[in-house]
Amino acid sequence: MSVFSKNKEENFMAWYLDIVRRAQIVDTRTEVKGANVLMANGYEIWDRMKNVLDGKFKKTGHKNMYFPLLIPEKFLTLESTHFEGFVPEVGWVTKVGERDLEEIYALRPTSETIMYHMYAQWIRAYTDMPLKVNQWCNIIRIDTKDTKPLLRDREFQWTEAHTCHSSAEEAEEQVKQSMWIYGSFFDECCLPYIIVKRPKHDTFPGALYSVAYDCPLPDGKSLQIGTTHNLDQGFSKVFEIRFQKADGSHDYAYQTCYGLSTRVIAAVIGVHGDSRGLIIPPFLAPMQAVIVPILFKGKEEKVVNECKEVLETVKKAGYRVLYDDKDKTSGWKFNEYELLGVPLRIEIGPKDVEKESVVVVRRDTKEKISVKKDNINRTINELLEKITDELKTRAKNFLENSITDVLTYEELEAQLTLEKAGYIRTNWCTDVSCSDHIKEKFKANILGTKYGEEEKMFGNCSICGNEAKEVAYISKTY
RNA sequence: GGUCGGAUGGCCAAGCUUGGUAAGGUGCCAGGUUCGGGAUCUGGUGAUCGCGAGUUCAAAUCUCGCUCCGGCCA
Repeated sequence: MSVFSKNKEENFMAWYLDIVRRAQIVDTRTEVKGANVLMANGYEIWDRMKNVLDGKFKKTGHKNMYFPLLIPEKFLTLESTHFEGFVPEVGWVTKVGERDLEEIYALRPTSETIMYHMYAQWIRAYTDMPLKVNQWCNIIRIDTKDTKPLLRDREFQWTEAHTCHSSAEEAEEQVKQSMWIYGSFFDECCLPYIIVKRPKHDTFPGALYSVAYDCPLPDGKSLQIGTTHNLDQGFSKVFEIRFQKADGSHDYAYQTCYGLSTRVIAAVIGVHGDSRGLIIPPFLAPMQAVIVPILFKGKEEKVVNECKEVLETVKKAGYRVLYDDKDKTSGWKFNEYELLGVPLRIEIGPKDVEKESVVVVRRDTKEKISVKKDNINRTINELLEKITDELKTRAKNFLENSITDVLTYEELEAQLTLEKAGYIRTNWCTDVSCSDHIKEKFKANILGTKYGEEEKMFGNCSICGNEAKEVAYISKTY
């Protein structure tokens, strides 16, 4: 039975909004639209994501820094494409107390401008590079009225890395390294995703090209969970990040940047959760196991002692485990911890005490197994790994099933008018008018072409019928 | 951004048409009987009815302004 008023398959968004609230991931009652509280259950997931990513950043030579939230207007306007791209959603500080400011400040929508202004002062020669800086911070983008917790917020937490290199080749290599960092991270989060190069009209404002990580959600729409941009020299020329080469000549830095946000939490929730609540990959889970005592009159003491003993054993092995001795019925606790997505539940009742065993229940499959007390840690280890593996397999299958090849316009139309369209793989002439057409008619976007692998075309452009130039992916998006 | 709607204990809400100081459910607290899939009984706690002004003997209720939120559309 579902604990939610709406089921995930029928009404994904209603289910999602219900689950983030009830599992205490986000509280939206701040009276500021799109600016919510990331509660402990959500923040602990984000913390673990940060730890994993930070490890990868350090391993690949990134340094963490922090740049200001307030950005002078003149920096933001320097790169005109960039500015035009962001201006509709930038919040401004125009007043201090009762006094109007002569130079107003932007609340950072992203940090390129403030960071590159500093880079220009730090970089003098090719020996100052590569410069790889990562920043953990919040950003503010007051765009749509149609906000959704974690999926589309006006303020959110993210990581943005910004690098400078002395050659275009090295910048290109950095793009690939960022893809390894993010890709391996998404793999660990058990997320399905495709990496695509965005079409020209959907490139990050000011960039040479953009690569995005797109994750399918169960309602047939796509969620962008990260991006990498090759900025080439677009920014370095206007911010004058100029350096001297070994041969004495001068050039402007070749730059890249990449970012991802708390949206990844939404992806994990959306992809893996079910009608009973969250399913969180074990390495991300705030609690990996919960011990629930099954108490019967007259036999309480034995059971409680056994629970405490098991708690110590499991704790010593380094697992994040909770013993819930609250005065609630066992059934209540089963439901509660399934809602919270705790990967394993350990039930201990009088029968188990007698047999010197415990019952372990998997959150993802509900499978119950009885194991000897002495084997508890080995079993936990095995099950957590198994859950992770199976979530990965599930994600992989989900991605494969989400992609439909389409040859003709009729097929395209049929697929896009389905309730859950998923990803459409088809041939495209690369003309913007075709992109505009499907946007207008079906509210779908051309996501781009698969990055790093040239896919063989299998027909003409499915939209206009002219000769195709590439194989593109199309989907409805968040 | 456009448009329509809404705001009443932590949450869900009745009451508003026809003005008289706020029902019920859930949660929370205490105690009892319970506990292998959201148990149950009893008692209790908790609301300046979004904010401000006006009309009135009297405003959750009528009038005006503001703020915030939500649905749909862009």
